[in-house]
Amino acid sequence: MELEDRKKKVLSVVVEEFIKTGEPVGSKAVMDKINVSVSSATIRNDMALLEDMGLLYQPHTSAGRVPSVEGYKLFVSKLMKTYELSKKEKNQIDVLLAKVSKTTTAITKDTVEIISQLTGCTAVAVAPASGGSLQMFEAFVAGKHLLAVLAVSATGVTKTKICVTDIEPNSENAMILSKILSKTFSGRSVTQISDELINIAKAEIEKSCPEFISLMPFIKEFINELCGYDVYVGGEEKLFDYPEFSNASKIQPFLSLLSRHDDILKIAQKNPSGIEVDILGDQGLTELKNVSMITSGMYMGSDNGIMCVFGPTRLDYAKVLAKMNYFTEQMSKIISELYLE
Amino acid sequence: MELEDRKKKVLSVVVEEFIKTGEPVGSKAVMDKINVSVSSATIRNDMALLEDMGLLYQPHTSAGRVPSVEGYKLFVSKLMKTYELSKKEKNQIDVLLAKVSKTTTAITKDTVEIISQLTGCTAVAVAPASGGSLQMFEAFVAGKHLLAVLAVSATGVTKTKICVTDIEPNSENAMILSKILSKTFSGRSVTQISDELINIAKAEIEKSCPEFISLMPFIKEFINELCGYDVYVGGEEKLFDYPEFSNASKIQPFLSLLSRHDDILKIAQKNPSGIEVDILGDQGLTELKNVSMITSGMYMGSDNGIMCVFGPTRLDYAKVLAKMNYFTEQMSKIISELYLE
DNA sequence: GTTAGCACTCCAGGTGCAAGAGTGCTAATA
DNA sequence: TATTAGCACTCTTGCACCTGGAGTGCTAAC
Repeated sequence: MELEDRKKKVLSVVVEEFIKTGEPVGSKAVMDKINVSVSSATIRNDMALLEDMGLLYQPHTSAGRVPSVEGYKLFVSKLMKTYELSKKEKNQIDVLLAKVSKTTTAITKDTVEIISQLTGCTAVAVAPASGGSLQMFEAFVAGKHLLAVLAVSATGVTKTKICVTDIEPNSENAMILSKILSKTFSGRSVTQISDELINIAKAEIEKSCPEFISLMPFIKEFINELCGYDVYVGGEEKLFDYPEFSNASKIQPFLSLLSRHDDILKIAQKNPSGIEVDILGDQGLTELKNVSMITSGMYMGSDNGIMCVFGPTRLDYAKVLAKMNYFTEQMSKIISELYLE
Repeated sequence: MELEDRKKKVLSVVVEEFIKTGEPVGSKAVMDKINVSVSSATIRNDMALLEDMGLLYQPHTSAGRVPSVEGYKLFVSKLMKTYELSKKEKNQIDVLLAKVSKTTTAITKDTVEIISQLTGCTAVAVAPASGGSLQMFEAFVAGKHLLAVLAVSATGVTKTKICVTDIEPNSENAMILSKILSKTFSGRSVTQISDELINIAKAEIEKSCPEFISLMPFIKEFINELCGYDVYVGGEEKLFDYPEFSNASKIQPFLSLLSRHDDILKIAQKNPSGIEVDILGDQGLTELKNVSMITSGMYMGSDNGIMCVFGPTRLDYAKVLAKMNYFTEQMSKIISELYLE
């Protein structure tokens, strides 16, 4: 019991020191930091045991210990003390929050920048393409053979799609189409949109402006896009600051992953709600080798968004968690006040 | 005369070889590649002279020669043979072009990705925020104290702004505002929008819906945004492939510059039309050390966009120029066909 | 169970050396 | 006069080797 306790402390010290320095931690260093008066030999015994348990490992025989992925996981889930943000830190976040633009698209863009700045990590936000209910549909002539379709959601997000067609649309039949789309979809939230509704719209088009029936694939795709998610990335270059990523070849796969939004979406959506830590280490995707991920749900209009940051496994989890927590809480408040219906 | 000619050839060979290999080029290598039968000693004499002229330099005493910035400039402007794209290469570009989305915003986004993929460089596109004339203005209630203003341009680009206001807007006065904005600005291209027009709108608002007069700053800002430029960046990670940037600390300033869109805008707009090569080397911004830039104007609706790529000074200029040229030509054709009025 | 002591291992950094690449210079040549 | 062959010289690169230091594991004693 007593022993168990000391071992936990040893593990904690190793993780904390390694997070700080990035260098393997030796038994003497642990002895200096730990608030139990034992000799370095005892610590060595403990560390050997922790290594047997798979929580630590040695990069080479005569080096100190480094936390393994399992070690980090145990530390984060059981041992870590929660970090309390200071007044100053909270204030810093508040100041940054005050500067955020008020359009939803811009909010998300600004938000990833801020989060990445705050945490020193690469940040990714996944936001529903249209927050809240759809407010307005419009179709208008955008060229000789082009018809533009436009939707605006309650949170002010606009989406446009240009449809290429053989016929030459004019403002009259464009208006008819606008009315059909508005009638069918306005006031609905994206979760309420079904194939059935799309078929109703199709029937209406067939009846009132059959010349546009060839546009159905575009319209379907457009509706799908409205129901989908947008991905925003910020602070791509942040991981450079960590020596473990100083080598360009080590960071390139990660950067290229960031540009593949489909894949990012899948990764972010694995833990859609609450705040959660994923220490990927050498598990999971090779692009995320030595990378940890912290995801946090965030209120964004009716549907929820996901905020997530990517940092090195050697991340100051407590601090980043505290900041993410405070930030997403405040942000959710701001958004809900803005879009209160 | 004869001599001059050979020296030019020597310089060309050094540049071409260095572009290929990235290693300093020795006199023997030049002798093998040059189609003049002289000994390596002669080449050495020539290279020493070219070094005196500041066109080449030696990284260290017993190394081959590397082109200087001046050397590159002379090569690109006078010596370089224009590269003719093969059928296959043209075909590759055509295939990629066929996949481009048709919304203007998406066109630009897709375009930077394609250009960066084609050239192996980081690509930046600067596009007018609203192509062609403004087609439609709408104001609608987006929250208790929020009014959203929306504009759509002839090329289908939509811009939204959310205005925060003390009063509670309702759909009636929103509609009045919509009408005023439409009446004043619709059908105009952004170049025709002046302070005078804005004042006309202001007077109308004062008359018909004075409760919105406090929104004038938002509206002004919105109009300014419509008249501005958007910046898109793609292939940020491409420069990693070049060993001269393999060190993370060398590439970080460049990556951080890429995220500062205001600065990028200024840099890209220096050569707004035609196609041009800028070899920056160690001149100019430190963020662009050892970077070359190729800019090319591109037709984008009524106003012109700028396409530009950033590569290492050691860039296959002829090939990249050829590809940029062909690409922007084809792209301009596509856009002008799409948005023919 | 804990500790002091010691032999052992491994890395990082420095030194010395040889091979190789490339140069500049000089003297001979066409 | 321009070109060339030849040679001494310089500098880098890679390799082997050594040394000091950090940190360990083990053993025997407390």
